[in-house]
Amino acid sequence: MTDNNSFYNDIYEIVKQIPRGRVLTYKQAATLAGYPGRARMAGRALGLAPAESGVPCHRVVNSQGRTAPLWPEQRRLLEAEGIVFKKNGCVDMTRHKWNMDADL
DNA sequence: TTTATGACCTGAG
DNA sequence: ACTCAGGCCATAA
Repeated sequence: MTDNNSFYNDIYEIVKQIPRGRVLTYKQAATLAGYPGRARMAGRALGLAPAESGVPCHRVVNSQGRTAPLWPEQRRLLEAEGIVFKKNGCVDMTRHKWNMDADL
């Protein structure tokens, strides 16, 4: 048993700490978890993350603020959380992008 | 080992 | 806005 599970564990911990009405990018999540450059793995980890884990994976989007192309339900979940979508279908990152230090 | 794929990122056309 | 190409890392065949 190796420690590669720590990666998923850390990603989940970071995402779980995202306040309601806030979003984070895959790259940021991976970086904050301590694994810069693993944005792709962050997406895989969240994709495999079951709802029972208490991980609000829907609060994680790509750099463009765009929702997952293979996960149309994410947009509905974000709207339910109070997230505002721009007219082009992207999340307003300048308004919802989460800052750990600011912790608004 | 090499290829192919992916809830990614960035840049160019 | 859209598509394509190159880069990045992990997993599956």
